[in-house]
Amino acid sequence: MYPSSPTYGDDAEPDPDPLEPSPARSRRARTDEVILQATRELLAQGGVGALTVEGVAARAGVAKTTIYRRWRGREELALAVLIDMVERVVVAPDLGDTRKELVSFVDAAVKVIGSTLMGRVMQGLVSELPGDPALARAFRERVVAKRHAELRRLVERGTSRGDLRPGIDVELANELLFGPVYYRLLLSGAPLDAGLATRVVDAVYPALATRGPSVTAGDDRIGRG
Amino acid sequence: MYPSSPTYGDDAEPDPDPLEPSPARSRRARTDEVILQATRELLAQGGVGALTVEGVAARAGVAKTTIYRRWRGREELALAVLIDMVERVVVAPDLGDTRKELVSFVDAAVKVIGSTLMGRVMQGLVSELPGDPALARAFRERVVAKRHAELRRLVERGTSRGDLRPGIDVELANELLFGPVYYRLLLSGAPLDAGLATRVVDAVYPALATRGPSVTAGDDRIGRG
DNA sequence: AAGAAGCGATACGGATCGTAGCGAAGAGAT
DNA sequence: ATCTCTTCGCTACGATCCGTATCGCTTCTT
Repeated sequence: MYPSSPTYGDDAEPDPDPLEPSPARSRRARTDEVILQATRELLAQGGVGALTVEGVAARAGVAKTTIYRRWRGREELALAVLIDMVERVVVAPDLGDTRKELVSFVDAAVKVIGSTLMGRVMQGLVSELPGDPALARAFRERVVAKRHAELRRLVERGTSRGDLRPGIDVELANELLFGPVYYRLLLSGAPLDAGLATRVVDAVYPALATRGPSVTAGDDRIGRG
Repeated sequence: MYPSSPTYGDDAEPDPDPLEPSPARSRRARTDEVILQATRELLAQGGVGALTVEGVAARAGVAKTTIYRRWRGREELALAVLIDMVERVVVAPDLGDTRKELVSFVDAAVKVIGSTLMGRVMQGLVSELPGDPALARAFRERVVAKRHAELRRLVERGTSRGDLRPGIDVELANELLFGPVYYRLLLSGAPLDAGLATRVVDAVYPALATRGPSVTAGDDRIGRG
């Protein structure tokens, strides 16, 4: 249902060494990986809602206490998987053209959110944030802020190119670009289809760009077809 | 923490008749209200996460079974409160100016989401949607679609005024306008401050409007200050 | 007054939670 | 090979909440 994607490994160990018997990866690191893998599998089946510490323990062949020695509960466990995924996501490459970079950036997010565990896990964690400040802090610093920082780099590149006007509020730009994506994921349930990124960027770009023909004269507005 | 707002009543019975002894409101309707009121109070304290059917029953002075005879669980109970709030929200009035209407429309949402139970309840329900199709359907038809329909009216008004170009994709416009708001509520945790609506509308408006001076020549772009 | 509907109370079995205590097994050092 | 420290498995709890079944009383309706 959530097929593994090229951007990160959903299966066993993506490291180059397939099975270095024992001492290379310490004992602790090995059980870590077994637990996280079981967590991924259960998350793929039923999302965060169906995730239980006892279920993970059973699936991983591990004692429940072993899990509680590492994480505070199922939310942190899911977050650990999410962070692991986020850190494997590739950065936005320099394409020479700022608009193309923006589309590519948003589109990558649309794809990863709509077709991997990431979307499902985020969906399941959102409700836990207000009641768990530590979880919320970790989630925001290690997941949300990641994309924000990446966008900042992209914007600075576009500004130095002369494509984007200086002094852009990156936070607002981030919300404008990704708000619609998460709106679909979390609220409306509308499909995260292929054209979404282009349409969002087309709509927002005039507010970011220095004035130019592609903005004021073009037809990149919100319409059908 | 979540003060009652003018747009809907957080307290007992907002109906004109304060206390018509018994037969006016049927027995069933009365216990309904007692339960919903207890639900509101508990939601205000700890959100959906801290809401339990047993807690509501105790607070309402009602048997647990009585609640299960009406709703399927705590999620539906919270949704009932949410729907009740949504239906009391006033519609977007005709202000003569489309941009002003948009700002007013988004700003009303920002206020209600940031300072009433509505935001907190939505935050708590989001994670339950993927695992409960019936709940998701009700949530989308009776909460999400509500704003969408209202925006449609607003857009049609603006189009017939000549402010907005014809053929606007209302769904995308809705996502562009409210995506950033929910992004703050659900993900980033950034404050839902007063200027947000204006800045979002200013950024998106060029994509909606017929070409004109306020779009191509103005300074309504994304910047600081 | 009589039937119907609504409600309270109690009692369950079940799933998870999160913690405690103890003994066994792995891993590195001498 | 033995010793020592870390890590882990196992079992056993008390606790909360779930959702359901049953039964008898109270309140409406006619």
